[in-house]
Amino acid sequence: MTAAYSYEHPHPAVTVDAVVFGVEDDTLKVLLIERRYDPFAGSWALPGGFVGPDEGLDAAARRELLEETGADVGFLEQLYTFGAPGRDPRERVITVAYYALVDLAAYRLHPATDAAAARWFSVHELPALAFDHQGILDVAVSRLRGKLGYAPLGFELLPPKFTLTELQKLYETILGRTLDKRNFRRKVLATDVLLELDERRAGVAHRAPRLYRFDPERYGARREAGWEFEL
Amino acid sequence: MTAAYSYEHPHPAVTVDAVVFGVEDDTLKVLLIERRYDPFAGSWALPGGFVGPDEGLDAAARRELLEETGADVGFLEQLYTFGAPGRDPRERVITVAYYALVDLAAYRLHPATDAAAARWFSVHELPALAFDHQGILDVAVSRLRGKLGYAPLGFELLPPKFTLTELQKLYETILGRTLDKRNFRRKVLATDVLLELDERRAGVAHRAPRLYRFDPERYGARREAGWEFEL
DNA sequence: CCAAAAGTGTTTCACTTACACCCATGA
DNA sequence: TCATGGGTGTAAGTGAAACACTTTTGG
Repeated sequence: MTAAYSYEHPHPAVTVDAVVFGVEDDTLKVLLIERRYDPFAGSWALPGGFVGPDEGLDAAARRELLEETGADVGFLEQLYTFGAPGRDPRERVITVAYYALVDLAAYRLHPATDAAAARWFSVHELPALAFDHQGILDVAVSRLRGKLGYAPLGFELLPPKFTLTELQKLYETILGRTLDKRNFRRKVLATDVLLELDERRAGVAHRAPRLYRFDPERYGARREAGWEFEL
Repeated sequence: MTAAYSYEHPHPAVTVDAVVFGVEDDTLKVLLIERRYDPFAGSWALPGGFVGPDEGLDAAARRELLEETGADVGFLEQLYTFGAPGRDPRERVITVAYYALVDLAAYRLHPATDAAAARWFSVHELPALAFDHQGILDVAVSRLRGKLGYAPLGFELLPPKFTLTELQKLYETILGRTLDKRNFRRKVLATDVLLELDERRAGVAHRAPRLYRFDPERYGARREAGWEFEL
């Protein structure tokens, strides 16, 4: 509280780490990077890095993702802050963890900076992770599952135009159980946040399915009016 | 990543701040402290302070609460981490915010250290708060409201033994709407996490109401079995 | 005996669940 | 014409919401 204020208190390092989710082949996947330097050189880890001196936390997470993986994510939300002493062997490091959702198919990965490589892994076939990153990932998965039920997150993982069957498959993949087709369609259409397009998915060896688009404006309008999304 | 590693990155200050909720006179209240030093000397603020060099984040929050207010809280949960550059005029400070629930009546406040005074305020009659603490408090209130519906938080705000009417009043206070007595009682008893005591609240000018106690063991057992609390 | 809160069931309505067949298309 | 997924309705059951009177106790 004096002029010497800043020196009276410990100043730990602060990082952001991000759990980036995508869906491919009916599997929930996470984006990991291979660490180039010690500690844990050669291990897989969540993308992340130090927060700049005049940089907001969300901005730091986005920047690190762009630098390390080339992924310019849409949905990004703070998950939890992990700060157990000793979680980093070098010094005290507190990390603000985020999770992000991307349309996996749309991303060409460009590993860079201090990441040797970036790769998608199925959440069920993960390598040993650096630091406490496995714990962070576990928290992220259960948050994603939970939030999927009451927030329109699914659309973030799909291309802008999608079929209802694709959306259903996505929910089944993340929730780990099958859903009834008719009930699912009725419910999702009842939310009235999907725009039915005059367009069908072509090139399939069966009846061409109708395409839909998520309409953020409708969603915004409805939630302003006290309405709650639920699936 | 080299020996000089720790000097290559900015090291902001890291604090914890806590929103401590209590209920009194059918009003939701928050515990604030009056700041003794600049910046914001004389202003009211959330209790909190710097994280020790070898101290976990939760532990730091508990310690600060004890030191600044004498409150030894039961329920304490991480809320969100706030780190906008400039939120503290002195230097870069990232704060990990917590929220806590206490049985207000049981606490005798002992303001200490760098807090000049500690007082309970109704969330509807708040003074101007230091830093971005009003924003933190808003997030905490909405989190509390949301979580009350699917987690047994209400009991933390009451003494160990309470009547169903007291519990209902508590829910009405926090949710800001009235509830149907019969439906509330049926629902809360159906969760089967309350122990009906062979005891009644005495000294009232009407029929003496039965006392209940929250049974954490029953709750634990049920949630292990995949059961979800809901009110 | 009066005031004040405790305590207790039933009906209605909305929503969830379970379930099976015909349709359109490309190969 | 066959294989493949697209697309559709209804009935039964479950849970939520609305609603009013009797009981107990102290003053």
